[in-house]
Amino acid sequence: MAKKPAPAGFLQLDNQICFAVYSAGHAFNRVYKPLLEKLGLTYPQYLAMLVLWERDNVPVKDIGEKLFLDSGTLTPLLKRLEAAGLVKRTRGAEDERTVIVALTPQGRALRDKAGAVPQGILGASGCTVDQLVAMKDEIVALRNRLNKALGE
Amino acid sequence: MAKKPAPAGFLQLDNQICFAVYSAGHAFNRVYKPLLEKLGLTYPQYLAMLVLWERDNVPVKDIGEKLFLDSGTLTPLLKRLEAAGLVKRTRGAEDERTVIVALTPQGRALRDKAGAVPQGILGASGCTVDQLVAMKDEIVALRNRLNKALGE
DNA sequence: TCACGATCAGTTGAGCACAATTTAATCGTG
DNA sequence: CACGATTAAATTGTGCTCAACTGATCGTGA
Repeated sequence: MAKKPAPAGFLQLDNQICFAVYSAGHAFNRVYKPLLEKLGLTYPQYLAMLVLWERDNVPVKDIGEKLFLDSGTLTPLLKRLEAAGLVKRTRGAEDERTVIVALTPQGRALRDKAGAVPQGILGASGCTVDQLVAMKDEIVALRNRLNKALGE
Repeated sequence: MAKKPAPAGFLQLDNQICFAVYSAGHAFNRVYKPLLEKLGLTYPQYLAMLVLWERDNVPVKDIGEKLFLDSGTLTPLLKRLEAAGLVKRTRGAEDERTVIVALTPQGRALRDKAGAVPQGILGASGCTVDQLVAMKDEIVALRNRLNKALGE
């Protein structure tokens, strides 16, 4: 009604895209949980494994950049993966500040069992692959703009 | 190439809508943080306040249903809001199993200061309101399908 | 009536997330 | 070459999230 949009509506929960994203993230997590339990992984651990399945022998920092997580989150997470026998962490030879994360044979083998996971998610989403790809691209673009705004 | 889509591509991080949602949620959180610090709230606390600003004197269970959170998350969160003087928690009179959460005058007053928050998010998103509304509706629909799949 | 199952909040334990700080190694500039 | 700045990881503290469980209360049917 007024020239400037009334802030009242903006404060309504159901109008907020942030809450939509927040609650969708939790919903994904809950759908993933039973699928990942078969692999003995949590969702963030699964993400770290995805990074390693794409490229092995990665410094912690690179994993953090891919996943937007810092060492405070990754160090204990990777120690748990190491305790589970899926990865090995060793100091970098040429730069001893870094820690290189490498898959063990068991870690590499887990990839086969993980193949069924995305299929299960696809089914639960009730979407076609094309719809999901389109949404994903939009959300990634939004995320990148948010992260860019943070750096300014 | 094959008839059925190869699972290899599905296991790539950048192809996963779940990771897009997950990382966008973190990006939102990081954008919110400096805005909410002025109110002395975390993002989940802000969500609880949004619920209460819409309807006061709500049982914990109703807040949980709105936010998709359980008592294990809400009980300590609401205790912190109570310690901050923003809400009061009292056992329900007619049903003593419930705990009714009510705003204090300070909690009600905080709503005015919160008016600036959504504007800040809108700016950081780099989107028009219409674009955000469209995305929000899509994400909510996806979330609801995921939650429905969980209940089956 | 009262016994039993359902419901609501709270508690505990494990794991994730980030801010702030620490430690160690490396880099860059004088 | 030395020394301050930077970088990588780890650590600590606070808070969120869920699963599993507890305890109290409620409602209903035998």
